[in-house]
Amino acid sequence: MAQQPDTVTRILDTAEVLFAERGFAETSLRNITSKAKVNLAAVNYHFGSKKALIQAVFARYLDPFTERFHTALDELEARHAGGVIPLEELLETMARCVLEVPAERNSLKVFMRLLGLAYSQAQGHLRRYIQEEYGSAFTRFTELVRLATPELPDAERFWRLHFMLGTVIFTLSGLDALRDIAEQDYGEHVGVRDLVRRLRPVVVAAMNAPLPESLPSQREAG
Amino acid sequence: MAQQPDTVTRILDTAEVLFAERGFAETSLRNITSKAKVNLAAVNYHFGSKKALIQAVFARYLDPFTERFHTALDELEARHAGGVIPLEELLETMARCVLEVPAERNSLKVFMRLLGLAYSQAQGHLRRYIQEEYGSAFTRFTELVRLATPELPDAERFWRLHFMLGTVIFTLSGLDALRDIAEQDYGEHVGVRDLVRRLRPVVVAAMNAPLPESLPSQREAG
DNA sequence: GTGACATTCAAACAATTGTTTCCAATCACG
DNA sequence: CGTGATTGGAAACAATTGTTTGAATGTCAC
Repeated sequence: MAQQPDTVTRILDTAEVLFAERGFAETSLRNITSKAKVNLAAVNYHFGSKKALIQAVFARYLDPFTERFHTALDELEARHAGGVIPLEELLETMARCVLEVPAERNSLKVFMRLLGLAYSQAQGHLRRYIQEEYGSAFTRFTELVRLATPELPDAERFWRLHFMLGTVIFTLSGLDALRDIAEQDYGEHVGVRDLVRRLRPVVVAAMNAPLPESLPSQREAG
Repeated sequence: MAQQPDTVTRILDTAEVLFAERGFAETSLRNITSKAKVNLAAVNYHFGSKKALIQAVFARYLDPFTERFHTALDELEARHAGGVIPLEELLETMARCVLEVPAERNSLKVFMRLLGLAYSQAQGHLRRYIQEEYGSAFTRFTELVRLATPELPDAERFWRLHFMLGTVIFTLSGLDALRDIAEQDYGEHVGVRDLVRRLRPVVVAAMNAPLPESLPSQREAG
C-alpha cells in the first residue's frame, strides 16, 4: 500500500507524538501534516482515514512488541521445561519486552501514553482493534500467571492483574507530570528504569496480597 | 448565577453521562442539549463556555467530596488525638468518602470515569483546575500517610501513592468493560463495593512492599 | 396592566474538522 | 525518448464544531 517510506514514516513519527501529547480527537490531520511537512491529502492517501492512521500508529509499536514477547515467553517456557515459571520472572520478562521495543526510538513515554489513551479514550474501535489484534499475547501471559499463582482464585487474579495494569499504564503515561513534581519536591531525577525498579516489589507484593475477607461469589447472592 | 435549577441541572445531568461515556472532545454541545431537551444556547448562557461546563460537572462532584473528606479527616484526627492514624484507617476513610458522594445519584461509575478522563485527557486546563481547586485535600491526605508510614523514604511513598492512584482510577474508570469480561469469563457479578473490598488488601500490601534493591540516592543495608 | 428582568428559542456565525477532487510532477519501463 | 501508471500538492468540499445574536417568552414587583 505504501512504497514511499519517507512520507509514511514522517507521518507516523509526527502523529504518535501529537497523539500522545493531546489525544486523538484533539489532534487534527492538519496539525500532523503541517508539522510533518507533508501534504494534507497524504494521510488519507496512505492510510485511508484518520481511524486507520491511529491504528497504524499502534501497530508500529504492538507488532514488534507481541513478536518479541512471544519469543521471550517461548524461551522462558523452554528454560523451565514443563515446570512452573515464577511470577517474578514473568513480570521481569514482560517489563523487559515493554522497555526494549520503543528503546530504539527512545519513545517509551509515547508508547505508554498511547496505551493509556487507548484504554481511557472510550473510543470503541481502538479497544476492539487492540483486543482482537493483540489479545492473544495477553491471554497467553495471564495463563502463565495462573500457573505461577495457583493459590489465587481465578477472579481475584483477573482483577489483580488489571489493578497492576492500571498502576503501570497510569504511572508511565503520566510520567512527565509526575516526574516534574517528584524532581522539584525530592530533588531526585527519575528515569524510566528507576521507575520500573520501584514498580517491581510493589507489583509482586500486590499480587501476593492476602485475599479479601468474605468472597462474594461463595455465599451472598446480591 | 442560575436561579432555575431545572435547566441547569438537566444540562449537568446529561453532560456528565455523555462526557463519561465518550470523553469531552467527542461530546458536542448539540449532543448534550438535544438529549437534555434544552436549547443549544442554554449551555453558553448558563455556563459561559464548554470548558466552564466541564469544570462545573467536576465541581458538582468534587465540592461535596472535599468537604466531606476534610470533615472525615477532622474526626479521624480528633479520635487519634495527636497519635498516628494507621494507614488502613486512612485508606478506609478515603474510600468511604469517594463512595458516599455519588451514592446519592447512583453514579460512582460516572464519577470515576470522569476522574480517569481528567488525568488522561491531557486537557491542560482540567488538570490545572482540579489541582488548584482541590489539591489541598490531597496534600493533607499525603501528609497523614507520611506519618502512618515513617519507614518509607519520601520519594518512595510519593511514587507508591501514585501507583495506587493509578490502580484505583484505571480500574474504576474502565469498570464497565472489565466487568463485562469478568462476568462472562468467571460468571461473577461484580459490584463497585466488591471491587473496593478487593482493592483494600492489594493497596495495603503495595504500600507495605519491601523497598526496591539499591536505591539510587540512599544507602540501604541488607 | 406596565415595566424590568431573566430565561428560552430559532437562526446565523465563523472556524475547524475529515475527506475528496483535479491537475502537475514523477517514476518505471519498453 | 515516449508512454502510462503512480504519487505529490493546492484547493474546494460538505459536515460539524463552539459561540453569538436578537427577538420571543416567561416571571415577578409595582
